Amino acid sequence: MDKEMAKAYQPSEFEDRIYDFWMKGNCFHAEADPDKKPYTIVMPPPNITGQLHIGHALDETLQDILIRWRRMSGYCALWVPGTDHASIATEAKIVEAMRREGITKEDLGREKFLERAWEWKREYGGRIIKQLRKLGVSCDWSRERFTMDEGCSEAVKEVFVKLYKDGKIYRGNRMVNWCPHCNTSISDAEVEYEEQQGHFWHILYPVKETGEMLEIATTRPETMLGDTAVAINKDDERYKHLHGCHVILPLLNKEIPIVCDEHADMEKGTGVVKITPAHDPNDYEVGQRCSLPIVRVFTYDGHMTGKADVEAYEELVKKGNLAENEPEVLDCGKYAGMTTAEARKAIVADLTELGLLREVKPHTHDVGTCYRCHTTIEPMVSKQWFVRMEPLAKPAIKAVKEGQTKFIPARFDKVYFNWMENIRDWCISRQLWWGHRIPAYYCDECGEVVVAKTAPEKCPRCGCSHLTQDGDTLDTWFSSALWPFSTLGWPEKTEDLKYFYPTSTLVTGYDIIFFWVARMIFSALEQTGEVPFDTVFIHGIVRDELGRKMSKSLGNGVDPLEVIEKYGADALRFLLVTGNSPGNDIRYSEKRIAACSGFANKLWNASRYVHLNIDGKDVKNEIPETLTTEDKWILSTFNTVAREVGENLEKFELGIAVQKVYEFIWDCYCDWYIELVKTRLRNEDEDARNARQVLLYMLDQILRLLHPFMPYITEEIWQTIPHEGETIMLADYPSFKPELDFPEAAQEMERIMAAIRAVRNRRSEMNVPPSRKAKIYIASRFGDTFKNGSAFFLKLASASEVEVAESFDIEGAVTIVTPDAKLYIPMDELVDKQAELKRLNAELESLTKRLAQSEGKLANQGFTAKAPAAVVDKVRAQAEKEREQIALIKAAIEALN
RNA sequence: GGGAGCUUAGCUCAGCUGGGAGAGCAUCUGCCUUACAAGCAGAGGGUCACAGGUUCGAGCCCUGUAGUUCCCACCA
Repeated sequence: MDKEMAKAYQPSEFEDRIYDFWMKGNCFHAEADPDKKPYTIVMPPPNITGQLHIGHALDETLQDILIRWRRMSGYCALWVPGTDHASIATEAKIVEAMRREGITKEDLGREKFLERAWEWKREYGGRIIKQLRKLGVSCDWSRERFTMDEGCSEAVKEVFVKLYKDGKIYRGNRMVNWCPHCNTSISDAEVEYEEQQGHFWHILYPVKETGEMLEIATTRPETMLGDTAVAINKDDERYKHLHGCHVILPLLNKEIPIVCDEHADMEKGTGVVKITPAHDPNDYEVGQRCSLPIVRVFTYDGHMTGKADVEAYEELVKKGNLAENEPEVLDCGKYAGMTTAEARKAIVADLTELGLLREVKPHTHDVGTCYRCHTTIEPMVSKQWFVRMEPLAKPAIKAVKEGQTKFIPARFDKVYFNWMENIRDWCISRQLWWGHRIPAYYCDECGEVVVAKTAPEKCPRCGCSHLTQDGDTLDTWFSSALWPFSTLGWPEKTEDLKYFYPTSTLVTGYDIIFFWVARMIFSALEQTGEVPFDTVFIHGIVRDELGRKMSKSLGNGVDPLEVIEKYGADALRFLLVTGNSPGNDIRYSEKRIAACSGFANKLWNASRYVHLNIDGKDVKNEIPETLTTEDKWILSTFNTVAREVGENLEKFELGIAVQKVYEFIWDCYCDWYIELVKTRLRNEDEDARNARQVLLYMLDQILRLLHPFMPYITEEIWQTIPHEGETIMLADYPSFKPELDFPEAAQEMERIMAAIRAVRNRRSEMNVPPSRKAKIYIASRFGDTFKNGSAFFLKLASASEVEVAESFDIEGAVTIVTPDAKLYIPMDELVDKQAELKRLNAELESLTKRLAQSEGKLANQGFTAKAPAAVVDKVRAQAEKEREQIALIKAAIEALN
């Protein structure tokens, strides 16, 4: 044989070697092949900042199983890998590293900063890729992409310019989520809400016209400096007399109007709301409706505005560069320069002193935080670029409604629809340097805006040559949204694009449906006119042993690399698919991974046993012409399993598929078939040769069936047995073969197996050790079956001798009744007559109960008339068997009496 | 305030279109049977959360209740 197998299963001994072997053989590479059907997956690109975590392991494992299965099933299977530049995360990492050196971004300047970032990317960007390989992923590394590589950048520019020309991208002052820590705007999807303990401050605003005090509740008193109105509901009887009146804003002594707006809810609080259009999304809307001025009182880095900010604003006014909705800026005077938190304290103290703070109540509420740094988000009016979502969302909703893209499990389409149907314009500009720079250029002279893929030489309006590119970059997800087609060459009409696109399956977690899946769908429809993939296969997250989310702060994360080191990648992969169904979370546990590795060990040892029997014997890996009952049984059973596994994989039921493979290998092949043929294998005759061939052939088939799930061990073993082809990963995947379907033989074998189990069961109950052999008499109408199978009773049922006949008249024996036979074991000294009677009566009782059930069904006209014929027949046969068994047991009881 | 999931053996979970409840781990019993003691052969253990309904038949479908987890939502 090719190689010796080591004595024990040691995955670390061969996993890396096998991966190298595949890489050298170029086994992962896919080229468009017109003779095959394409099957394409694009890998969700991990962040270059990332370290491999268990979530990646799950995601990649599922993809690899699908890809390997399709590849073996004759598809041209392409899996495109790559990484994401992750603008905020990466920039934050680099800034942090610089901080430790005492440098800021500004010290370095944009160009130098980007040099540093690329250097960082070169150094660390490949780390996650190396880690991915440990899992055995079979992606086409020759096509590895990066969201900021040339092609992707080209696609980004192309899309931006197109959308802009179509009016689907615009720039303007809008309310955005501002992270004062990251110093950038973020999109709605990037805001995470966290429950926080806060307060309601009830503040009194004096009414100018009447002198009365209006009580107003707020959770953010520091915003009051930016109030430009207070709102009441026009139907509120309490305040009808105040329509058209004003309040004097405390601390600033500024007169602001009382306006009527539906936002003021009569049922809530006092029914009066302060309006801060610059710093609250609702108030911004009110401000728009009531044409209120927008007054900004926070700086973009989380402080109160002061003189300098006002001057900057006045500069804009002087230049005439005021855009629509440009907020005014207030000099906050004594509060200027304070952080917002300091300002809150100071303002509350001042209000208290003035007697204008009526009361303070504790209040818990959800506060928006930045998904990266969890800093509280400040809503701010700011000039940003936006994607107009309405025209993009509509076709994206329609496509999924029509089933052009399906979610697995289907319930996730509700999540998708809910988001898409309520979507607001997408803020895509980020005040960051690491990322795709926005391809917009502004004329320094006349302010003209030019959006183009390359920098214009001169201003198309005034002809001057002083143009400056927009300093902002795009949301990372803008480029990832194009991933399924940008990686295949788009906007070029490449052969790859034609052949592999639209892709087949997208595998991802439910946590990024909004961030990524939805955006890929509308981007693809808009840019390519097609959905990007036909199925979205959603999985859950991996939790710890106690069901908690794995997190750095809890320190409960499981490092997949450590698991691989200890148990092997195959065991980890196996754990991640076993006992799991689509869309559900998985719990990691040490015990479970040990069980998975135990399975690998079992297979390893079974293979060693096969070697023991074939090595040096020139055994062919093919099915012999003459087959025994047990050969036919194992072949036929495998045939059925192969068909079912294929069906399950087709339906993305990976957990069910792997369960069936496991059961077949362990229970059918190892525990039964190998044991059944052991006796034959001792010989050197024709029959023994045949057994060896089936043993080998089945091992080959088992390895193939298991390969997508456990690629390393299957390849390692496969290489040691006679085989055709270079690698198992390119061998044919087992499927149903009509010529290997032997239902009768399989049934015969099942009869024998049932009888053997029954004997073992009885002996075990009676505590008879296997070493103590005894003669077995078998009475059955399937006499031939049992005669042929009598050797199995010698080997597996501790029989010293087997006699088969239609019936026996034996006294004082242990009696065993199975659906197809009555067995006697004369072990006089062991037979406790009373115990035996007790057992038989118990059995009789349970059988009688079952028979009553069966007969009840058959007596029910509704059942016989309405149930499918096959079901009725089955019950009828059951009843028949039960009657037979009852008769046999009754006879046995009689014999004992 | 909406929406979704979950509730099945002591534990962790499967259970595909309705047709006699399963696995792994744990527990107990017996085995060193020449591939594997990381094993083999057996056993015990379940009112499928609860209450109704549809059906000849419900763990599975419908309605409601309870507990639990998650997602979405601008509520001062």
